[in-house]
Amino acid sequence: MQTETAPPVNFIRQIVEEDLKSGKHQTVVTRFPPEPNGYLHIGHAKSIWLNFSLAQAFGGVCHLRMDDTNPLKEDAQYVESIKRDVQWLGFDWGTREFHAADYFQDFFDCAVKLIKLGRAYVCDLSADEVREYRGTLTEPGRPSPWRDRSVEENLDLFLGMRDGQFEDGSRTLRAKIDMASPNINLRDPAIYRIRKAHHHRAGDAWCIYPMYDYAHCISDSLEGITHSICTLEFENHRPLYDWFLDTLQLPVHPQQIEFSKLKLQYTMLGKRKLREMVTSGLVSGWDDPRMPTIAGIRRRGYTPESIRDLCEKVGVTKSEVWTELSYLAECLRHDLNTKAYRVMGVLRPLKVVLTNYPEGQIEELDAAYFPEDVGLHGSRKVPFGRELYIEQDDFMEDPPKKYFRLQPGGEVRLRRAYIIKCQEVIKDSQGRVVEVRCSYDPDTRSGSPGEHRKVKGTIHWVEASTSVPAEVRLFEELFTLEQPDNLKDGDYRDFINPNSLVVLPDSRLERSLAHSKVGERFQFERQGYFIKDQDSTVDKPVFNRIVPLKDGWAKLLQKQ
RNA sequence: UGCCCAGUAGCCAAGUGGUAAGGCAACGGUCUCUGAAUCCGUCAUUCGUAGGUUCGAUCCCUACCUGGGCAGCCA
Repeated sequence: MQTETAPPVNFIRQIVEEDLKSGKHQTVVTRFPPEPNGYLHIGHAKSIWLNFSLAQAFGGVCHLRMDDTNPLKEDAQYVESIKRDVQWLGFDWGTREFHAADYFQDFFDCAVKLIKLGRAYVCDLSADEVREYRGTLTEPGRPSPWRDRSVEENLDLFLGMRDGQFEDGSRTLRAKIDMASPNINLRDPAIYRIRKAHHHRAGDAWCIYPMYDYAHCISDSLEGITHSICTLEFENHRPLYDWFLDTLQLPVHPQQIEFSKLKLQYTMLGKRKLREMVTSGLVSGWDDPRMPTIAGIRRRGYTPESIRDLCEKVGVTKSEVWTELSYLAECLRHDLNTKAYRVMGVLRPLKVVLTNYPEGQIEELDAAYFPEDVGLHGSRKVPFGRELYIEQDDFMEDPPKKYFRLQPGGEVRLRRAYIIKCQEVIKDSQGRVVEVRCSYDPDTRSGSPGEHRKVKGTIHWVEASTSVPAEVRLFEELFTLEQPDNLKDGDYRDFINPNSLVVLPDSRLERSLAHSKVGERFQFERQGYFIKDQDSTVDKPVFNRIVPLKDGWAKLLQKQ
């Protein structure tokens, strides 16, 4: 059992703590600001977790803000999926749902102020020309020929931009900062562009739209954000963030803090590629259980608790790191161990006939849903009879050393039932084992006085006639590349794991699973954790493997 | 090549001037009617490298190396 421990320290938490202690802030207000232009993935989950749990930890609040300042890329359909995903992760923004689009008038007013201050100007350069004037990483930029227009002219032109007098791309409003700055973000960045486009929220009210750097800091300020947490790639934007707020002299000046995003080995998180994988049919959709999207991992059966646990365990730093998948798997098993009913399911069935068991007889055996150490109770009856299925892997005609499952002449315990002994092996014309004939020892039934007779191995099974035919889907990582996002040259499609999806169409599950519900999670004993998938029908349930159990035998084999 | 950031074990990660927490993985053992879980143990003479400051440096300074970010009218 794990005891509650104090939340781990991290540098952001320390900053917040100090700000509270010093009186800089009385409370904490954070925000999660997704752009509604796609589906959230596990990388976003860390940001969600960080912002919400940080606020929570100090009795503050976290806003959900749609960062929707680009009408060309965003769509209302994503707003709903984002909200659903955040909720699923277990976080609640209450009434604090905001949209940058609702601040368009504020952004505009601030821009006018900037112009009046002489800190912004309308520039007539084309996009290509702006690029030329900007200079390079090593050479300073040159001032735009329009940089020194009068305040009056700028105001007039900017109003003209707003009123739709100019074509898309013909002019921009730019901040007047420093064309020679070694930080390219400060070389008179554009703050407004002309886009005669319909906005999913603001409709056709505007034909000029603000840029991220400009809109984001003002949004934060308007909402009274105390700590504006973002990922590392915005580090070079922080001077700009501060410049806008300082220059505009806004009363609230949040502190931008950057952290490194969550990256998992063998997992692709690039938005463009994820979209490509969906549209090209490489995966079945945004919610394909192999996808790292929140929708995908939800369908895969991952629990929100385990995702939060992972975020907490890997911590918050500025070092760019690739987390091993085993870490995630461990979080999953740790969570599921205390939640999932233990049941029996045979993935790859092999028929077993008990030659000395009465034909037509079915016994109902008691089967607890949890092992003792989990501390949870409840049980069901499992039918036992003359014909059973066991796992193909649990029988070997010519086993290696230390194999203690079923083998010719050998004994094994059927979990929660009897000890059986293999008497005969039946093969087809190709020499494959198709049936095993065994005798059972009637004195050894679990729960009876004879249960204490020991044999080396215990295997799982289902009774043939009452078992439920099912499809089971096994998943592995989608890519064979440890860092698929880092692929420099070459096509990521060349590194698809051929075993990322294995469908087992003829699995057999114990009777009790016939009445399970979509979304219910179970441990199929000795195999792993599974969730009932939405593709299930009345006749044929479909189960997704969430994560396998650790396999000490496989490890042993590897060493040999 | 300019600026910014990071570099503590196989993977994460604390420590930030007084002599290297913790987790994952691995390994050994315990237990077991799940080869799971549990439980117990082992696992950095050393913190990217080289200098310097100091009685003392993972921590401060300098240089270098490695990795990442930045030249959208994307976010």
